[in-house]
Amino acid sequence: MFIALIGVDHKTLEWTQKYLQEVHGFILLQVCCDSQKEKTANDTKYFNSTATMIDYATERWQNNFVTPSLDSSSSVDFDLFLRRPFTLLVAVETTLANMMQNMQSIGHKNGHSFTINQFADFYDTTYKARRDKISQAHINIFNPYTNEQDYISLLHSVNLLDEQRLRPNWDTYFMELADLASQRSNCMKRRVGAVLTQDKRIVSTGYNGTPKGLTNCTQGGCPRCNNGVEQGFAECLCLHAEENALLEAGRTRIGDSAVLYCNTCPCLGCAIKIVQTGIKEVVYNQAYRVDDKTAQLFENATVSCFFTNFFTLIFTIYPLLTHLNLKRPTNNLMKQPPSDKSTTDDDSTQSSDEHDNPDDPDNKDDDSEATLSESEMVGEKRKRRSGSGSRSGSGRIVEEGIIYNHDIRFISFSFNPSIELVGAATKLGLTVTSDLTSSDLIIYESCQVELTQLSHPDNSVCQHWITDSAAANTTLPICLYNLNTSYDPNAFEDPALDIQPDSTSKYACWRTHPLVSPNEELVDALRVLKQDRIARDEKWNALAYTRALSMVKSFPHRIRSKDDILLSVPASDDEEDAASAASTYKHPRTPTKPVKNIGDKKIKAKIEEWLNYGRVYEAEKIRGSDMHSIYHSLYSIQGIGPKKAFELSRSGVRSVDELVDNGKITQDDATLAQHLNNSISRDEVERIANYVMGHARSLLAHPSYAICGGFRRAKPMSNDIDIIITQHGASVAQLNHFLVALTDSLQSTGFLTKLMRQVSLCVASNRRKEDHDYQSTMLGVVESSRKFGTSEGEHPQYRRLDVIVAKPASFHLEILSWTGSVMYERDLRSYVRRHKLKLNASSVYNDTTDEELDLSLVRSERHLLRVLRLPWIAPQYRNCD
DNA sequence: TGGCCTACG
DNA sequence: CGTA
DNA sequence: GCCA
Repeated sequence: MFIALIGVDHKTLEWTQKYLQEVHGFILLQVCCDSQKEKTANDTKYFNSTATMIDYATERWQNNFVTPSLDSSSSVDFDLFLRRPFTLLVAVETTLANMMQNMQSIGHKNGHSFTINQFADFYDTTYKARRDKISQAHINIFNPYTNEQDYISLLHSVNLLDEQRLRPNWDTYFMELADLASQRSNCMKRRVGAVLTQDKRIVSTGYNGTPKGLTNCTQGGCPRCNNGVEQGFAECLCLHAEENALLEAGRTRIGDSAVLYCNTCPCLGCAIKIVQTGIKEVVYNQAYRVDDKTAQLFENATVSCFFTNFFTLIFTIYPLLTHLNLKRPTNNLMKQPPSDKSTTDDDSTQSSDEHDNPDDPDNKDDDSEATLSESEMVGEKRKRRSGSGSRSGSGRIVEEGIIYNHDIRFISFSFNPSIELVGAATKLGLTVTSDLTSSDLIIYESCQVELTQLSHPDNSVCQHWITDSAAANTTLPICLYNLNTSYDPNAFEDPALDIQPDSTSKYACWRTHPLVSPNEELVDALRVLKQDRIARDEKWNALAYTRALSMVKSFPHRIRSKDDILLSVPASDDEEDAASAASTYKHPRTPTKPVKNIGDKKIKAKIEEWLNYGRVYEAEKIRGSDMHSIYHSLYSIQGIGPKKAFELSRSGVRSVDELVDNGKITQDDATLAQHLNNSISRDEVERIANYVMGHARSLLAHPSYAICGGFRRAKPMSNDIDIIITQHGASVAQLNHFLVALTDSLQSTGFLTKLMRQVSLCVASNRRKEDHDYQSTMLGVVESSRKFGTSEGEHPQYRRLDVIVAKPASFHLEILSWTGSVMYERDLRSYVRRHKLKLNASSVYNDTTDEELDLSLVRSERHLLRVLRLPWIAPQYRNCD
């Protein structure tokens, strides 16, 4: 792949280029004259002209290259670049404010500053020069952030290495042809196109309009369409695109595996004809009013019907959903006037309590008296109760129950953020409101959206609902918030009250760990060493590497010298400060505390080696060894852990196939392992979860749920689907019954194909004899198919599905536990243990008395962490492993 | 020199 | 010991 | 392997 970057903002360009080089190993190619070459001495290749650069990359097309030099190329060279089949043109942009600031900072270095007018001139000229090129970009990335880490996470989720962009798959190919056909439409109402295929060959195409020989609809040929009113369907003279494609093909040319591609969902009339002509599959990419009826008809007639436009729609709708500097509507909505004195009194005690953040966690190491006593918990509880329903300060509009009774949906977007929200929302027929209780969609500044389903008629929860509503022009109330990230609308607590993360803590649960570290290669090397230690059965050695790895991962900047990592960065809450540290940390800084979990001997030496030579010799050696790769392929099989994988690979087993041949495992096991190794797109995770919740809703009145695991940590691809379900007010017996029924229901449709574990809700507790632990998990394998958006093609894919049914009081704790990552969870428990509490996925105990703490008044994960005196780290910053 | 997360099957 |  |  050969990526060319174009854009005006040098910082965004630089971050993108660095990301490709450092995270994905792209080689930098540049065009420049000889005099400029000296300045860098790394792997960069220089060329005298764009043409020679393109030739160079063409000869080495299997490698990955990136160049920022294309926006100064001639149009001939530019076209040459685009003509190659392995090239991708990526345009990156940022906000005007960012751009100005970045220019100012350069200006300052050179001793002059810009006026607004000078900036405008600069922008106009540079943008004008690039405009034509930008318009041809395959991907436009908009960077709203001032912070490199956030931008890198965004880049990561765009998945620039996706081969699909270089060469469309069949669906995309035919769909684009259908779109092209729609351009020939002559109907006043809507441009629709269709392509009929058989065995990947086009049989016919069609677009909508009046029949041959009649005046075109666009010339007034159809009175109904020209009337402007959505009525008189029966008087319409226009043929639909689908009809035209069918008529053009004729009954005899339609085989028994024909696929019809339509750029709009077929209407009921067309659907009838589609069924009658024997078409087996319909693929469409724009929702239409009659989707439900059409879907029903197709289902009855066993015609498969797929909606493919998920990502495109999200990409178009996304700009209006995110990242505005909108203030949280505290003033008019959240802050109700104190209605009575008791409320005010309560608030004052409350806030003084909650402002009381704990000391630096490391200082507490010396202070064994510091515990989270149960009396504190009870105190918390009492206050909540006394202030019930009308606390002021923060979060009183959304009290327990209002949203809790409905489906909670967590969607993490990290795509192109917005330029203008309100205007675009209006264009799509969406209403922007500040009334939470009447809204269906809550938008957070940090690119996260939640559907609360307060008024959606069929009570289904999925992103398609937003997009379909937009396409059907129905009104969709939106509520805007400026919170940081949260999955839970209940969590409208004041972020200012949160305990702040501390990047110097030895506990992973106190630090932030982005999806992709600026030091990803070092992290990877440490991962290899960790895996090697596990394989060698050196458990504690492996743990040390895991800890060191997460420490490096939480390090906010690119490590360039040993001073960077061996002297910790002074903790700073100030974003600006943290960002500017990136440029200043080269200079000697005041030594603060040494970085934890990186000892004086071994791991420090590895890191220094990496700094000096750009690699860790031992890691390279392990990576290159046969044992290593064989071990990994064996390890990937269910039931084969580190021990067995090590033993087998040592006893001379070379591959998984060999195990099958020896009869040690069945072919089915091997296939399953292969399937489970494939990662799952966010789209598919959501569709599967939505399907499961469809079943859940037929068994429970108002289930609440959250998708956790890697998905919640904003990973672009997941390994499995983790769904936590509860129902407000449900008894343990009801929930127990529910899980059994849900399992049956999923099995009866053939979706759930294998059950690996089902735990009853009432497990005899080993801590208290006569009472029970309340938790229930169903671990299984489901068969995902194209309708769920599998990316592996036509064949069904097995996916791991974990359904966890939580008792309402443990809901947030279960979510916290099932979100991970492993290191985060480990240190979470480690930390509370040191404070005389014991924590598992469903409950918190007093470690000495074994008494369970009552969490029934905990309103959110955020709240829970505050109760535990821990900082709330946004899920996308919990990627510690 | 002892501890390193916790639970289930 | 394997898995979440 | 690292920490207390």
